[in-house]
Amino acid sequence: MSTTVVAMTEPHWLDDEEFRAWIGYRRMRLLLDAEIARDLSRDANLSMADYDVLSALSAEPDHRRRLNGLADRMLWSKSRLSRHIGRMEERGLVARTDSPDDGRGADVVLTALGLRTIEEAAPDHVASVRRHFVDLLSREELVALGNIAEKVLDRLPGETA
Amino acid sequence: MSTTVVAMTEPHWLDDEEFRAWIGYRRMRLLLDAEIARDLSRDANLSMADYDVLSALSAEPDHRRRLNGLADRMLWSKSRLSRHIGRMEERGLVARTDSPDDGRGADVVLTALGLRTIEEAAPDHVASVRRHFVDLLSREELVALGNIAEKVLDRLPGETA
DNA sequence: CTCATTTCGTTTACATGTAAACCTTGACCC
DNA sequence: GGGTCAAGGTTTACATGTAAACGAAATGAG
Repeated sequence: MSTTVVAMTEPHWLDDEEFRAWIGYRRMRLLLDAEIARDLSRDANLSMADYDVLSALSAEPDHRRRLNGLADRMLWSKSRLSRHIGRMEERGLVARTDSPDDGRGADVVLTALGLRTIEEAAPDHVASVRRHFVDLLSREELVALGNIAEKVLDRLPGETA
Repeated sequence: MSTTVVAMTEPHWLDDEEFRAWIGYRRMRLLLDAEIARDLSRDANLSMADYDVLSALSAEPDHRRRLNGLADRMLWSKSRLSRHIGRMEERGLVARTDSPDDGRGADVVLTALGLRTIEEAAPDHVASVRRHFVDLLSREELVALGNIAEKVLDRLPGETA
């Protein structure tokens, strides 16, 4: 049933369990995020990217951070962040302010609207993540997934390692 | 270490393990696919999407399928597939042919080049998946991940359920 | 048969991502 | 200080995704 419903078949030189894990991951990646994004868009009119930016900023001491630092933290390219911040700025969610010390760069700050937005969006979003993901898994599975991600990420560039 | 490097912080009303699993999944989604895509692009000059299309077609009886059926199988929108097939057609990887029975639609077929391409690309791609993913995990973890994906996907629309 | 409805696929308008080129500005060396 | 190089952001050109409107062909009711 699950290995035969093949969204992305490989001429597989992976055995059944390996194949099932990989395809499962790929389909989850395809559908789960889409579903949660749909909820977020409906409930708060935000994209996942918007949410991630607001969330990262709201976790900063003064709701403020250099573009560069933010990009590093989020593992986004400078370019992507710059463009995205531009769009969010137009919607009044964040603002750019000249950097205190370094004349080159600017800080991004959460606006009052941005703060309100993330605060209002968070409960629904967490509920959505629970509904489609967290609450479906056992404690052991949650731990296992955390470990899996850690192992995989430790080998990848862009990580602490 | 891993839960403090926060790419997408939630004001978390998820406990630590839940949060770790969710963020781990999100970061894996962000970085793992990028890495494998990079390999695929370097080795075979294909995007993941290209590979998935070629792979799905090569698994068909006559390397051929209606656009609609292919879109359903891959869980892609008609629009996305239509545009993507157009691009692949220009590169000579696939071809459109008028449908035998239904005057509206067309079949997509793998060309000789397309077939050769996927056959040559597959070994490297599988190796890449092994290197960055499969071979890093224990047998228990692979099984767990397969189960996790199955549980999550069973609740989602667009699935067999 | 003939019109209304569905289905199939494409197209249009637009949102978003990337890589690379591009200005500033800061840092460093002499 | 003045020249060279690195760093911070933005912009350009382009690849790709989506939703919604669209046109053509099939289907079904009368």
